[in-house]
Amino acid sequence: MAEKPELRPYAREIVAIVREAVAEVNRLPLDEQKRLLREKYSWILEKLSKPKEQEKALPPLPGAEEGKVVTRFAPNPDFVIHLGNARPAILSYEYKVMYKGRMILRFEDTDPRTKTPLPEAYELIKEDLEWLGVRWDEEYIQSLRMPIYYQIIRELLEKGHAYVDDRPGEEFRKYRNSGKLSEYPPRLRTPEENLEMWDRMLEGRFAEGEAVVRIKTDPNHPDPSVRDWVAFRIVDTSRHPHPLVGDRYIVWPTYNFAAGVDDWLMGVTHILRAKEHMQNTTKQKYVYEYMGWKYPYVVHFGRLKLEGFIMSKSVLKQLLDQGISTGIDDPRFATIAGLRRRGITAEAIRKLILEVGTKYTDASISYANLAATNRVIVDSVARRIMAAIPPAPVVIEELPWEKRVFEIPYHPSGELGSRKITLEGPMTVVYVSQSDIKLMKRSSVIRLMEAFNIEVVDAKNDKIIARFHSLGLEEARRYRAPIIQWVPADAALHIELLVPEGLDLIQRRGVVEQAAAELKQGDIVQLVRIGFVRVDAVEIENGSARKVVMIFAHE
RNA sequence: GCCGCGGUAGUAUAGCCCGGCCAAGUAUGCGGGCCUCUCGAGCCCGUGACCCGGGUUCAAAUCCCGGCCGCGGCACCA
Repeated sequence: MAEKPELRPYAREIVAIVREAVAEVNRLPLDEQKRLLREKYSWILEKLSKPKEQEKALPPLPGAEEGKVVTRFAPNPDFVIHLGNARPAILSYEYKVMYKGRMILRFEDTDPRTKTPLPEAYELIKEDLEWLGVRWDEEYIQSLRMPIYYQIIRELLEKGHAYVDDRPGEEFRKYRNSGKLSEYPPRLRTPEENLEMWDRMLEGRFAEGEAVVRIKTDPNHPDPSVRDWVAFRIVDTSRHPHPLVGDRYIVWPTYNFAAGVDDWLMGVTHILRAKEHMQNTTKQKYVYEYMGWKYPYVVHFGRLKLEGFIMSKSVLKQLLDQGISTGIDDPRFATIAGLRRRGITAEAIRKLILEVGTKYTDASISYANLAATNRVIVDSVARRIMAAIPPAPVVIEELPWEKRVFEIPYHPSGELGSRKITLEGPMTVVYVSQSDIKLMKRSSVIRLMEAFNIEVVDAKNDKIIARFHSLGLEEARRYRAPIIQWVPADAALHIELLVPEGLDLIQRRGVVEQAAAELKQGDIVQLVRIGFVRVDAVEIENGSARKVVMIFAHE
């Protein structure tokens, strides 16, 4: 009916007919229905059976034209970026690619006092972005653009759209909240007076807190915070030096001013940002109006929360300062560096961000969800390695060989090569997981994965005694033998597995097969029957590996 | 409190603008089966949602009103 509006007047009659038809069809037996469908309307079946897979695509950007889209990611370099920041970063990048446009990276470091930039954060953020696969075309740092902001505000002061306010904040608020803002004395100053005061601000005649520059807005705007908002304030940089420009400037633009001005000057067409910036759009639009600029399209989205993780920068900093964490890349953190360190891939993060998209409501993702996405990516490329954590020795007797070499593939697909494990006879010792001991007590026959079957002889004491049973997998199946991973005792490496759990970092010790010595930091492997882990460090002693430190990612 | 914005399965998301192809799709989770020398992966089957109440309409997840719940903002932070 959407397609044939001319039928609408007959809707009532048609509905009656349709009801009757449906009832009639429903009275037929299911088989009869199917038969009729096949005979007369096979095209419907075809349509139904067609697989409808479609790559999850981002919704189109309003007003976007190919080749003309400019997005930006504008982090504050007071800390590294976390999963929440990855959202605007990745979306800005994806849209830039989608529309073959440009992306700008802009460091917003205009508050040396309360959000003092971290000197190393500029580089660390770029490294994180690069790791995420985000590529930008231009790069700016706001603290290096101060003359530009000064120039624009001068113009606004000249035109009477801004004024210097040298009164205490309480007094301003008194006027603002009583609906008398239009009578606020500083607001009534002439442009000449304002320019003179502005120069005095620049000269350092006002101390911190003694003067600000306000943008004139609707003095009775329903949102009080919008009314004559602050564009510049004074920061005593002799006490709070800026890591990049030291004490060169004492008059600093606020976020709303600097970001608003830059978006225009840099040609940004589309701003993708979280909803806490909603009111900022309203504020910034005044500057745009006064300057005759066109405000970019804005897409606001909700917060992205990773359940069980701390996303707040200030809390993360606190944990860092208290020495509770191991660094900015602590695997318990949802910082990009932290997620990377515990074995989450950039591809998984990207997929997650695209899945969440640009929806306005908050999204709360569980780690299980992120892990599931990661698992699929990592599964086909992660080597399988055996470890016993914590280890329990098993003595195996009656081995029918003096020496036997087992070649074990690194991946069930056989595509990741293999390693060799040598076992001597007639007696040897292997480590198995302590948790598998109870398995051995229950089942008489056990298969050592990819090797041979053993039969438990004595399991009364801590030390399990077993003997060779058979070689083939078929026998193992016949005896319904559990298949477990194992590590030869004479070629075992120490392993320390760090398992992040909430705010705890649980340390588990065990042994891992010799093959782990060849791993490099950053490798993601699967410890068989334990889960996917990332190699954090391979500790070398006298030229050979002694211990491997791994961080648990997920099952 | 005041401004603004939202509510689709356990979670996330599609559909909402432009009412009917929606007895609501997809992913993940969960349950079951197959396969596999891992408790992983893969394949198959199943499970499960339109916040509530009114209204408009032949027809409402979609439009309107009210309620409830949630979120954001209310800085000389970004």
